[in-house]
Amino acid sequence: MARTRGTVTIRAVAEAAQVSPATVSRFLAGKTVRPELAERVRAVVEELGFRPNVIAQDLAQGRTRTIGVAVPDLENPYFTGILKGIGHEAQSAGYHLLVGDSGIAPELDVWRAVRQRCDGIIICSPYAPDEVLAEAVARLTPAVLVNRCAPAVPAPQVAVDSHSAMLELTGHLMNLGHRRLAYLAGPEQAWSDQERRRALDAARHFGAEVTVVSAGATAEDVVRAVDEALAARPTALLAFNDLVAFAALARLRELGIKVPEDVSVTGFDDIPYARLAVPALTSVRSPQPELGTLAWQVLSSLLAGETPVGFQTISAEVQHRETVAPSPER
Amino acid sequence: MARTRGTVTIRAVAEAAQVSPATVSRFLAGKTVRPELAERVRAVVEELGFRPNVIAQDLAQGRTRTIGVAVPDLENPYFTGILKGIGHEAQSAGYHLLVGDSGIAPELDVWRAVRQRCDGIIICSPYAPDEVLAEAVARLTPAVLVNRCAPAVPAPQVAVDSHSAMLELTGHLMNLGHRRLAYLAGPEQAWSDQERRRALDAARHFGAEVTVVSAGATAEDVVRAVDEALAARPTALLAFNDLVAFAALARLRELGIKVPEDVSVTGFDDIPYARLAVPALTSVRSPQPELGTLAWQVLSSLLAGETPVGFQTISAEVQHRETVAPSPER
DNA sequence: TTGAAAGCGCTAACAA
DNA sequence: TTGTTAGCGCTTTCAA
Repeated sequence: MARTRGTVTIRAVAEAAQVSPATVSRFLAGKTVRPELAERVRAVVEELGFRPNVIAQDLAQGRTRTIGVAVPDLENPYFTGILKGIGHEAQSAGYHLLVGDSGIAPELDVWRAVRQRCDGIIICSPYAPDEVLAEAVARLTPAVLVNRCAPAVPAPQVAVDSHSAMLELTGHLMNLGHRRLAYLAGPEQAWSDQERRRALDAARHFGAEVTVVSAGATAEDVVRAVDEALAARPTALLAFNDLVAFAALARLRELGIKVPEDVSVTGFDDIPYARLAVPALTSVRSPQPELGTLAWQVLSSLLAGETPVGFQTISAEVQHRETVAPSPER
Repeated sequence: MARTRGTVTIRAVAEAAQVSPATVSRFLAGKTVRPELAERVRAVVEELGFRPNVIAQDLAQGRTRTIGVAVPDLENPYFTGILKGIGHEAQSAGYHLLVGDSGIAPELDVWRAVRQRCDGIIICSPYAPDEVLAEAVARLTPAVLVNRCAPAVPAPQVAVDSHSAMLELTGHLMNLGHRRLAYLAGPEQAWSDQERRRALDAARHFGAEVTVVSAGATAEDVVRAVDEALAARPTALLAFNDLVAFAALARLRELGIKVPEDVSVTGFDDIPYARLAVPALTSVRSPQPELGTLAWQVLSSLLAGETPVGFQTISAEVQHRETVAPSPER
């Protein structure tokens, strides 16, 4: 059955040091071992270059010290920002990161596969319907959800408060005299999009006239969306995220519409290029690493057998830059 | 010893189906089992909701179906692009991705820790000295190196051919009449930077006057580097990568220097924003996902016991855009 | 403090 | 084709 010939096992160490495997195990675990024995073991471990087989440890201990993270797209800086935050915390705590890209295989399969090899999972799934999520998550515990708010799902959730940020953004625009706003919307299923819409609904109560246009997924979709939005003669364009905003800016330039003189534009997420662009894009800083950190903390407390708060948000800050100016109609 | 009470094991299934555990194992592995038994097992598996414990499988089979990837920074789109490529291939092949961010803990510790829990590792380490790498990698096999060319390191290596791309770029500039070039250099230890410098050396043979200035790591460093480079009155600025290029563009704008009329600028990597920027940045498409794919293929053949080619490159293409124009001195 | 022994849950050689 | 048996390499109870 020797699949791993030549491997130095704990038994080999025990024999060479003339102690029992249990003693070696204890020594390695930092438990009290008589100094002479400890020294013998230490010497043999070094001489033989022994490295414990962590898979065997995992099996024996019923835990893996690994946590899984499922993201929809590894190439999207938004999710890798979250990953960074999780990774930082997890690695400091001696945990490893098993990553699944659910853009590749069916989301549920990815979740299950990832979850099998770790102690808990953090799920970023902006689009899966609540019911699907609820049923899946039940078999995945301990699990933490990122950027969702679905009370029906039996798992703690952490999210960025995009609603407040959007309120602040629209409030600011209205103070600058903007009355006709157009929203280049993201995917309807996304909770984060719903939150932004809610904020726009609020703005309506304060006299804003809001046009909502779906921005779709591709640059061409955005072009179409911008053209459609312009029909309502808005003085400000609010984009679902920075990428949509940039595509919109490109279209406005083509049309000879000046930003911010003729129309103001805002993004969301504050990706790195936002402040490098010309004009620099007014956006909302969405602190992905902090979100990841929070997600880890919640999962961590779950692993410790505690019962963390069911839903937590972190706030996002508006970054005022050059694409917003007073309304030309003021 | 029951650390996992209530778990449905293969033995429980075997008893309920009145067969041996081996039969259940075979059934699950898709080996031939008499139809009646197979059906009984299938039914029980479903009824009990049995899920094999993959950790136990890993131990018994001496493999994990997981590969490790170590990157210097999970938030850097360059590396996550590679990660995407690896993840895509690996997941399709039924492998999982264990990710280590070596920016967090000592690089060697991260490598070791990651390698312990998987069948092989892909290492992205632009800065570690060859000797360090060589020694470390020896204990990490099977391992594959990304974007390095270090013949002394006992592991296959894959890289983007930035040398050829840089040759093409400088050749193009010279054809446009540029003679005084300035290179805003990246980290000297990085092989990719050395490759770019080699190309510039070649350009010298063809009559180029090349100033090399270290661009450092921060935006302020770049400002200083640009100012220093301008002292040589270059007509073209070649940046180590797009981020440096954007920072340089910002500085040139501040100084009232027009791009591309007064000076041409090029980037490297072709990050998404490069083509959205105004003016759109001439850059070099560095296909990270393809690089990741190649890295996986090499590791995969290593896992299969084959001996892959020691060093492979993929080519990068110059993307001609708006920041390059004929030299004003032509 | 130490060692013997019994697991952790699964796979695979072997014999039937 | 099937069951028996012996691992995979480590941890942990238990008794000494």
